[in-house]
Amino acid sequence: MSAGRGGGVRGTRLPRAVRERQMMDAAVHTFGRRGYRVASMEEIAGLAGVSKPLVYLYLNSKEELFTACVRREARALRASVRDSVDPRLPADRQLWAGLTAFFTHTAENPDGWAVLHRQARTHGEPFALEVAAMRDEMVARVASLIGAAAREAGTAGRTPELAARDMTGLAQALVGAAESLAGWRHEDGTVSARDAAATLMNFAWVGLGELLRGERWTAR
Amino acid sequence: MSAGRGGGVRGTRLPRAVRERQMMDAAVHTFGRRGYRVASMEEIAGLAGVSKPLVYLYLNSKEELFTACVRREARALRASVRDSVDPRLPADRQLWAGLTAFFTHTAENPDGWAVLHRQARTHGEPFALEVAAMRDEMVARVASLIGAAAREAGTAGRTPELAARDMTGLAQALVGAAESLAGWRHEDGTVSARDAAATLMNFAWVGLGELLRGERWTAR
Amino acid sequence: MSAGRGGGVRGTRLPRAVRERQMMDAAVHTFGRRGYRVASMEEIAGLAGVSKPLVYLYLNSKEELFTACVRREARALRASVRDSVDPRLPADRQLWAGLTAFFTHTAENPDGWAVLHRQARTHGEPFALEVAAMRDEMVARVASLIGAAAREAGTAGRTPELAARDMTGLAQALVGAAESLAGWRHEDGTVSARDAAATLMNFAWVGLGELLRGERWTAR
Amino acid sequence: MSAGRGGGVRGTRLPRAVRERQMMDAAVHTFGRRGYRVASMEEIAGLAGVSKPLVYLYLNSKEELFTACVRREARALRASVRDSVDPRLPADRQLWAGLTAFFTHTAENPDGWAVLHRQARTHGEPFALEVAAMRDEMVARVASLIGAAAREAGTAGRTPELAARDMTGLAQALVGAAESLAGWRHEDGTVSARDAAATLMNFAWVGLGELLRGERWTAR
DNA sequence: CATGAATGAGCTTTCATTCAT
DNA sequence: AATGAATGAAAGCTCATTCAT
Repeated sequence: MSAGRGGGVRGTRLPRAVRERQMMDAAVHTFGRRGYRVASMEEIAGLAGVSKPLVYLYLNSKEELFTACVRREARALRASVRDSVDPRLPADRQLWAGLTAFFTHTAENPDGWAVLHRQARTHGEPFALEVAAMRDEMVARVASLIGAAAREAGTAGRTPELAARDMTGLAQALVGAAESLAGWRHEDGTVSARDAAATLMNFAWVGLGELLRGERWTAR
Repeated sequence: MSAGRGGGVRGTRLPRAVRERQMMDAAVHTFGRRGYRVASMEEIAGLAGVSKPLVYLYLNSKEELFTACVRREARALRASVRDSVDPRLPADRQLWAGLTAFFTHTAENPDGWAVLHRQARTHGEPFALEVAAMRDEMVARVASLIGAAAREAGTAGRTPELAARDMTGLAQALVGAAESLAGWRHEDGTVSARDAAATLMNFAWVGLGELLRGERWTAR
Repeated sequence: MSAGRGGGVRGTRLPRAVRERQMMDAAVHTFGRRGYRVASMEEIAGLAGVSKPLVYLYLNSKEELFTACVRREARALRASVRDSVDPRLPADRQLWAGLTAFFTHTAENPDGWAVLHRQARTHGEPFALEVAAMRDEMVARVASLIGAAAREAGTAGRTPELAARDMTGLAQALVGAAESLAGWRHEDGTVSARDAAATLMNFAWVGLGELLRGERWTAR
Repeated sequence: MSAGRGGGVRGTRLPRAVRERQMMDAAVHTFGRRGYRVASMEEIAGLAGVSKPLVYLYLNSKEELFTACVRREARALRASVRDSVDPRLPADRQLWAGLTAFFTHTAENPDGWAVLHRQARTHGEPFALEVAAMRDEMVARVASLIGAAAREAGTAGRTPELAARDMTGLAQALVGAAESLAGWRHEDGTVSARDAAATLMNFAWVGLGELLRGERWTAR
């Protein structure tokens, strides 16, 4: 009943790590498109090319499987962004690099992004907390970039201070704007990651008021 | 060969319009907190103080009930924002008014906002389209405010023009930022609607760069 | 809220007998086409132009309503057949007249015939018995016609006797043949009541005639 | 957040083919006695000694289960009749054999016969068509036997011809008579299959014989 | 390593029936 | 004479989960 050729055929014996990856891929795909509740273990197992009990053997339960998906995708997104940012650059350059990486990664992993941004946040505490932590970390990172920019500008003493809370608010706004643009890109399809990042840098860094006066943010 | 017994005691025999409102309120509450799939009709009926069949009699099906919730909440949010904006004011003042109304309304109707922002967008085409239409309308409105601001600034000839697509991108960013701040307010609890609107006006209108130089957006 | 013109308008007050007739008509129509279980009281009440409670007030329950339908239609069919038969005629002429009336009546009252022949017999004892009684009566009537024919033929002594059971069997066959032809007519649509009756008389009576003369079919 | 517990005790872990048969048997029994709408999947599952979900796993839905029953019973009845008939025999002997087989089979499979004759025809298009096809086939077969008998009798030229429609009408009558006698046997209980077949052959064939010789019944 | 067989629990939906007016 | 308001009960179907092999 088993096939002699190996490779994707149902019943073929594969090392656990490989199987687990197949399952997670299938799960991210299915959860991302259908949603946590609508996706069934049957569907996921089928897409992974294994039987349901094997999924349970390796991943224990639907809840744990989904958690594993969320963690994996969160880790991957964080890594993409972190690896793209050189902390020795000025703050605005760091932000530019991070945003570009964010838009690139979400476009290349739409299902993973859907799991994080849409599904995990919608389906109750256990998952929402996981993803909230990641988002808070990003917000904090952006807030600290804003703080760094303030120091770079050397305006600390002369200008009304930006309280920590203000910076968090600004960072929240910036992250939300990025999420929104990621969705827009997804629908539109013709906007490159750099376009999106540029739009956001102009918006955030220069401000609409300046923009209208002809001011532009540039990478140099 | 006989069937249902019928005719219990629970109901206080109210006119249909009243009952329907109670049901919709219960549904928005439940859908907003538990999610479309997890919420059960039984739960909703119980919260509304009626039996399940009455919910079906008046609202037909879970899907229709949810659609009705989405429509009602979308209409309410739109009305709040629209009514707060005086179209004779300058663009930035209009935006300020709209944002304040948005933050106020979402804070006062957290369940309705959850239905629109989280649940409806997550649970498939029929609902997502409904809410996407409302959001697109808001984005278009913001984009046209940006266009109006450009004309007000009288910079049309001298400065690089903002293409329609650019304006849409900026508007998408601004709307996403607002959504994000609404969520932040919700968690934080100590940020007033005016604080949030001010943060966003500064962020968007003045730009981080200017902000750091001490520039501020003010209502005058 | 009530209309001033009377006649079919919901809410109009009509004498009980009239209302009851409307309800029965609607019920026969609905039961005949949709079946006892599928037909809902709501549907019947709607078709009759009244509210559900009124149906209950007059006819008590679905079961009683259906029983009333069965009785009414059985009575009508019996009456049609009985009234067409002149007991002073010879047996074959009586049968001919009865069959013609049967085919005419069932074609003119397809819903009633469906209630009797299809629905009542299919949906459990209480109704099936009712209709079985009517059918048995018809079978008995046909059997007695066969007996009469035997006496008319004056063959009682000379030929192998037709036992009562044989006559019942023959009558059962004849009645079944008539039911089958009624259905065939209904589908075909181009066969007149007289055609059907003639087909059956040829089939049955020519055969019976020989039978009565002592003819028998044998396996050799 | 966890759901079903699963994995009970009832099942004796049988191969699918066996279980499927048990379910079909239970379904035919239940549908035949209680009717399509009244029979519940729970009842059928219980009678088959399994849980409801297993019935759905194997047979998909109530409708498909019923269709499968109708098909199986139709196939079985057709096979019984077909296998009993030797096409090299004269027409009357073929009819005799077929009728005997029909009466035997329906008596041995009363539930299957009820499903075909009573339930399937009563419960809407999808099923009625299935069974109508089988019945039409039987009618056509009988009609062609009548045609063969006419040729055997060599009366083609001398006597008024029997048009195709006439033969269909006669076949309809004969099949209806057989159905009726099958029901009669079922109630009476003391009539053997051969008795019933003999009654019908006498009734039909002696009549047909005369018919083929040019005899006709007339209203005068 | 991997699967076929099996089920408890729960959900949406429908319907006959009744009460208060 | 007639109806709007309301519900208990049950049915079809799905799903996460487990046991035996």
